[in-house]
Amino acid sequence: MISKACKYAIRATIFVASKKEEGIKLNIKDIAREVDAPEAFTAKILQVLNKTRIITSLKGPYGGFYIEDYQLQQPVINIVNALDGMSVFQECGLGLRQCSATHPCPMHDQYKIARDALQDAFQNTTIGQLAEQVNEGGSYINNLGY
Amino acid sequence: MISKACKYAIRATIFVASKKEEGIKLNIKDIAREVDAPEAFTAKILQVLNKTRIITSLKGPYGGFYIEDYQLQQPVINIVNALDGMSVFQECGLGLRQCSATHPCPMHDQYKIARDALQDAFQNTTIGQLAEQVNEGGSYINNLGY
DNA sequence: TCTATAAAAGATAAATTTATCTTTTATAGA
DNA sequence: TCTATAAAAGATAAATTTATCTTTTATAGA
Repeated sequence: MISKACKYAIRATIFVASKKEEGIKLNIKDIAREVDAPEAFTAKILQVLNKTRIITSLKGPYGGFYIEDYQLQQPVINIVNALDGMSVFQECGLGLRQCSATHPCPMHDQYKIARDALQDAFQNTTIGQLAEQVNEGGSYINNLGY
Repeated sequence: MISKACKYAIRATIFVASKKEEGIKLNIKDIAREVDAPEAFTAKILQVLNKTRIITSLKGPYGGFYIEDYQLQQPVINIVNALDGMSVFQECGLGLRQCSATHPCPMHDQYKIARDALQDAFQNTTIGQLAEQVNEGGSYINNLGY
């Protein structure tokens, strides 16, 4: 569906976003621990997230990762795009290079419904909304404490 | 979404099914060529499809792959299950090991809609229906001829 | 300016998936 | 029974994704 790296990325972004009100910057170690992801791999992913302006980073002492107001408004699909690209939302369900309404694979119509639903899910949800979910409680970004 | 192997598997199965009326057995080479998949890899996949009773094979001269009547009635999800397992239809969108309505990730509800739509697509379509699509024309299982 | 700190960048390594090649087994027909 | 044919099984290899480790760069505060 989407890569493991991308899932880590979404969880990390939600965590950073959920701490916005506290006005602090978060470091790699704390983010990796919270979202239950390998630290060095998380570092690589955070690099991408910063480069694509999903979140913002600052080097040096008192540095770390944080999220800005305009970034909270971004749809989650921007994270998917940054890590995996948009191909999941466009690819043929049977792997054909050419597959469209006019030259369809035999599953085209059925598959398109699911693929579009997936795109809608990521397109119509913002990072801020997910952070809010977490802050309101009852929704989680890890399995620690199970 | 689903693995490359699984997509090859679905295409191969549809091809074998679409030739049922001709009453012939198809060999690996012909199947691989038709669905535009690597031959040796296709052989491995066909092995799995035979072992899981998606299609049937016979060794030796005049041998090859064919599909039986009851196999045409199987939903496409059986192929997905044989190659990838059912986890795509159950996994959390953010990769949490524990994620359910009672302990949800923040995207749970939105993601579940898409995941269920995907499952429905594969569950409610039979191999026979797809073969019919191809035989009626206007729907394809390769990109040859583009 | 110097020091400490934290991310960025770069080089590898491990794991998984995709792909290939060789040997063995089953079977039809001569 | 022997031969030819086609899939099954098994051993590797290549490619991709996931993961780790080391070195470099940026920056705040002393």
